[in-house]
Amino acid sequence: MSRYSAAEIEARWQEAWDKADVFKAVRQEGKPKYYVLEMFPYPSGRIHMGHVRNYTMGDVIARYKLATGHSVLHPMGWDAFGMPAENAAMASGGHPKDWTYGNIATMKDQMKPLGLSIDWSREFATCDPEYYGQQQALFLDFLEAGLVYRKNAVVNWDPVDMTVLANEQVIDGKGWRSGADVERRELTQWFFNISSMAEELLDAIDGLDSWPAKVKLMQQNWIGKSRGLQFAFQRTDGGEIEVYTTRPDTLMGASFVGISPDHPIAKQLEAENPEVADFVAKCRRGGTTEEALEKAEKLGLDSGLKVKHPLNPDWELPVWIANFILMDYGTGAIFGCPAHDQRDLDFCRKYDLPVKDTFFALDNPTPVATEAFVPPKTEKVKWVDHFAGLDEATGQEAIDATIDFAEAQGWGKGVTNFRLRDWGLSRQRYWGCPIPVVHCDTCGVVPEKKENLPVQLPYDEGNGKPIDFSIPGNPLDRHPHWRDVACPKCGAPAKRETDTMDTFVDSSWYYARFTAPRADTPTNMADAEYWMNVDQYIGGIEHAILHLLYSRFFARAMNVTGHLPESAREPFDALFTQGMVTHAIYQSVGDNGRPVYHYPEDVDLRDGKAFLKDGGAEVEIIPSAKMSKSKNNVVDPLNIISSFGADTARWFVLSDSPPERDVEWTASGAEAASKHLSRVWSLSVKIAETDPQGGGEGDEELIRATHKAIFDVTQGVESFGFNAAIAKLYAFTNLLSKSKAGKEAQRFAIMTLAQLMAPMTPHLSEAIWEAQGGEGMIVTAPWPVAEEKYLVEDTVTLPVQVNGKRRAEIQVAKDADKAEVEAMALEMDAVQKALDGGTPKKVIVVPGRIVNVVV
RNA sequence: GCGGACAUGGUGGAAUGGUAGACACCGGAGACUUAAAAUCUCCUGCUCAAUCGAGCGUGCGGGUUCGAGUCCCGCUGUCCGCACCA
Repeated sequence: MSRYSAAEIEARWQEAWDKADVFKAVRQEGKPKYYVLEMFPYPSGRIHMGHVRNYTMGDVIARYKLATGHSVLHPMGWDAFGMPAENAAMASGGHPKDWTYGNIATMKDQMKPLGLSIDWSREFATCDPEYYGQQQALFLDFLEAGLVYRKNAVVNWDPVDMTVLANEQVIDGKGWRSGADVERRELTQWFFNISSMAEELLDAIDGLDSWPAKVKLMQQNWIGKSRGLQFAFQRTDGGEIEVYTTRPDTLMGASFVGISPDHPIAKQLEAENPEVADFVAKCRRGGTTEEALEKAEKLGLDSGLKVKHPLNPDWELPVWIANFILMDYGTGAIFGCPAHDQRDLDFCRKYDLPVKDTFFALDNPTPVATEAFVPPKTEKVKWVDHFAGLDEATGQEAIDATIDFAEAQGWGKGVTNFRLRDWGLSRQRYWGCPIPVVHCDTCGVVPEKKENLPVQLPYDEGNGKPIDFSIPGNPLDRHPHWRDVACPKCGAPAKRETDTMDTFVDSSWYYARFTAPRADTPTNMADAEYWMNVDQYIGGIEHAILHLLYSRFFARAMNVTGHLPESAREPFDALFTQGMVTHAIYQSVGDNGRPVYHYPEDVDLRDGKAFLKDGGAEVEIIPSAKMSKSKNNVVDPLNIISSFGADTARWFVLSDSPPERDVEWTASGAEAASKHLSRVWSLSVKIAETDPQGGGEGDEELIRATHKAIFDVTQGVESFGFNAAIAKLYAFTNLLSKSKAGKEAQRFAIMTLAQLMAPMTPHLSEAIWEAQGGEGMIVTAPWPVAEEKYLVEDTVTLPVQVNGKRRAEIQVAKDADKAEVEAMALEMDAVQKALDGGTPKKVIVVPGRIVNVVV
């Protein structure tokens, strides 16, 4: 074969790998293991370029680790429960189960041609009863261990469809189907007690050395540990209101006490007072997201209640009900200090409440007007008549002093609080893992017996009657008989729980299940001991908080309940977050003034402009937009693979952009990748045909360059610098193609090149390896090692700067001493010219780096 | 609104505080060809000089340093997350 044919090569080597079963993960005691995992996909029906990029990155690591002598686990599965399946059933009939398994089959067929080094024997979907049955077993163990409990929580309620809505189904405060104003409503729901582990989850972040700093910071902020003061305001009508504040030092600036509309006192007033009832109802309009609550107009109502200031019983403060106070955080009640909190200030200005400064900047005693004075807690400020006797002190010092003061006087205590809330897992939906409990009139909430697991989802309504998914609400709830069971405890007729679990539960332990995917318990200890932890986890930055935090919680909970070893409490040793694949949008304006989006294949590109193939009208190019079906800018990986091959697609998604950043898909970029691979193949053919007798020149230089390439590419792969590694491979290929070295050196170079490219372009590399007479398959060949003696250079080129501006360069021996280098630098004509008669004040010589002459 | 990140030629991007623009795309010139495609060679930050060279230049404004794309402070813009999307 003289011309590069991706189709031929790729089919052939995929078959060879399958036959040799090279990607099967096998426990080999004594051999180092490596577990590489990419976040498993949701089976939407088609793979997209983002998947290709994600899995290719993982594949590079997996193949590299295989070549460096590891026993590698690289599995794949499907995050298969979730709303899209039910939405599809609503929109076009059919069953979520059929839709999901159909999509899985399609997507697997689409993934196979990529030639990923996956152990497919471990594949599972979270909607397999074998998987979710084990998840139910975990739930029961968590329940026994006190890690799951029930309490009330608010949900988005669509009053027209009479159904619970997900946040994404609430658009501008209205239900997506009905268009009705959404209300917040309370339901009794199941919760994981993640907050009981808040402290440990926070502390352990410090040990995550190979996680991105930004992710660690985001998790720290999310958990949100704070120390503040908790104390009670005495009500003038008797009773008290417990508040929590992180700024007790500003107590002298308090101008009101605020309570959440969901606070017990507000609820009591709501029952007694129609005005309060109206107001609270108004507050409950809109969605439940923090964003919606924060962005909503700040509303308040004077409850008519008064409280006494703890430091001065004659000083009375009004109690307001305010929509921006969250019942979930602290005690659901605060005191407002408008001078040092912008939200409180806006609120006080709106409702004409007093504003009192408690401290000023040291050099600026201007009273607060429209902007609250909120300096960092580490900045020293001047206090106005501070009760704890402070004059000049930082905010932090004042907070600590205030807590000590309150504790000494006995009216308040220092309290550590977390922003992290418990994880509500109940979902009023069909397509999820059933919660394995039974509600019995006499026994209450009773766990299902383990031998009765899995509690399976009913496929139809019995008697062949299909479930009607076009009706809003939970089909399990209205199923004619699925919920009717005997109480596992007393045997009396009882009702099954009809809520299913949040799909985050499914993805919180799949990494552990992959270590023993067919075990008849959630995990197998020996397998978990060997394969855990995940050495390298790869996925999108959008999972920085929820999925990763939930997984960290689950690993701990699984350890507590005996399903994972102590060493796996922190399940992901290293994390890498990759960017998205983007593509230009081609947009024009339609007759109705709305934008019209054109498919890339309907557009001709000329001179940086885009024209419609049909009619030739120019359309606007919007660069680098996230690929999205509705914008018609999705590039189908299958088209790329069928026209260029998998190796080209893999090579392209890794080149150009750093992996953590977005990559722009361009047709010309894909073509360039394809051309390069052809070039490498032709080069191999040329070298194979070279006469071994004919001598060459520059053998030494080529061998040096080869070792340098080994060094650079190895470093690139190890540090996730795939784009940099590929740039080095381009440079090395260019050098090799111009080399006049003898056959032996050239053969060494091309075989090494094939090995270095093998993690990215495994099929092409195998073909070259074979054509050059390599032993066995490249996939199992040991990774090349750069020899130190070829890496050191004898002389180096140093730039010479004068006052930080480059004026000349000098060639010096690698180990030349500083005085020598300094003298050489000063002798340079260009340096003398730049000095312009001035005398050097100082000469800085950084060995091997730079010379800087300061005048 | 809150939390986190990012910003470098026409484009994607490279650069342990040490020669900014590696590598690639686009574009230009040439070779090969009857011709085109493919392939190969060379040029390609901007401005002036039009060769030598000089000046400017990493979103904007300050600062630290012998030296800043890189570190610090303040802005602007874009992206991600905000607990029931996965």
